[in-house]
Amino acid sequence: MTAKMTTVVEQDGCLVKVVHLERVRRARKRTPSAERLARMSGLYQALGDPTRLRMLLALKDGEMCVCDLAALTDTSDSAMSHQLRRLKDLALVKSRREGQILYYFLDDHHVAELLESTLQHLSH
Amino acid sequence: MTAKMTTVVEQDGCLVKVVHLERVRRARKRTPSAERLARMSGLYQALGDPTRLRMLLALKDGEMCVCDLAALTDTSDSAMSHQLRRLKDLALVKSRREGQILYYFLDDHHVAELLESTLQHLSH
DNA sequence: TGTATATTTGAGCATATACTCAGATATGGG
DNA sequence: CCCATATCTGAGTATATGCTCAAATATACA
Repeated sequence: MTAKMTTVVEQDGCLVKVVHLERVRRARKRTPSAERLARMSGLYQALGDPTRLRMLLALKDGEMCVCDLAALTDTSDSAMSHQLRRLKDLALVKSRREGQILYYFLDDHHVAELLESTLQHLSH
Repeated sequence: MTAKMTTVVEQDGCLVKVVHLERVRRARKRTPSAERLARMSGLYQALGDPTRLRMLLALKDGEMCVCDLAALTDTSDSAMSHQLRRLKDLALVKSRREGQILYYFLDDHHVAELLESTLQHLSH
C-alpha cells in the first residue's frame, strides 16, 4: 500500500478530490496570474495557425504588404486582412502606409526571437 | 509615383496579384516545409489554450496525476483526460502508472525551455 | 468474485475560428 | 469629380474545439 489516498478539499464552493494536496497547492502558487496566462496563451494561439505562422515567419525577414502576404499564404486579400487585424489587436504587428499600400511588420521583437528559438528546437 | 505597380502571376493555376514579386519569391523559399510548419503550429496550438498551458507549466515542476491536474485547472477529470490525450498524441507528455494512479510528465524538454523563455520575455 | 477508486472513451452540444462574399473606405491620378 | 487600386468591414457559414454526461476499463483489495 504505497499509493496515497484521495483527499477531498473545498475549492470555489465545490468539493474536489485530490491525491497530492501539497503538490497541487505548490503548483497553484507558481501558476502565473490570470492576465499573464491569458496573454501567454493568446500569443501561442496566434502562432498556432499555419497561415498566421507563415505570415509571421515571413515578416521576420522584413515588412510586407497585404496582397503579398495573401499571395505568399495562398489566401484571399480579405482573409489576409482579417488575420492581420487579429495580429494587430494582439500587438504582434504594426503597419505603415505608403500611398495605397499598407506595409505590415513585426511590432514585438520577442515574437521573432520566440519563432527563431522554436525553429532551432524543431531542427534537433 | 514612388509606389510599385501590381504584377499578376500564375500560382497553382490561379491568377494572383502581387506588388513585390521578388519579396514573395524570397519569402516562399525561406518558408519551412509543410511538415515542419504543421509540427510548429501544432505545438503552438497546444500551448494556446489556458487550461493546457497551466497543465504544462505545472508539469514543468514535476509529474502529476490526472485528478491533481484537474483540481489545479478547475476542470473535470474527464475533460482533463481528453486534454492529456491530446498532449500525448502530440508527444508533449508521457505517463507512467503506479497502481491505479497515472502520473503524467513532460516528454519533450524543448517544451519546458520554450515555456521558460516565453515567461522571461513576457516579464519584460 | 465483488466493490471502490482512477482514468478513459465516445456521443452530443455550445462556442470559437477562419473563411467567403458583397459592399464600404482610402488613396492616387486623370 | 470620376475611376482604378488596395485594403477593410460585417454578415453568414462550415468546421474545429473543449466541454459534459453516461458508460466502459483498469487496478487494488476484501
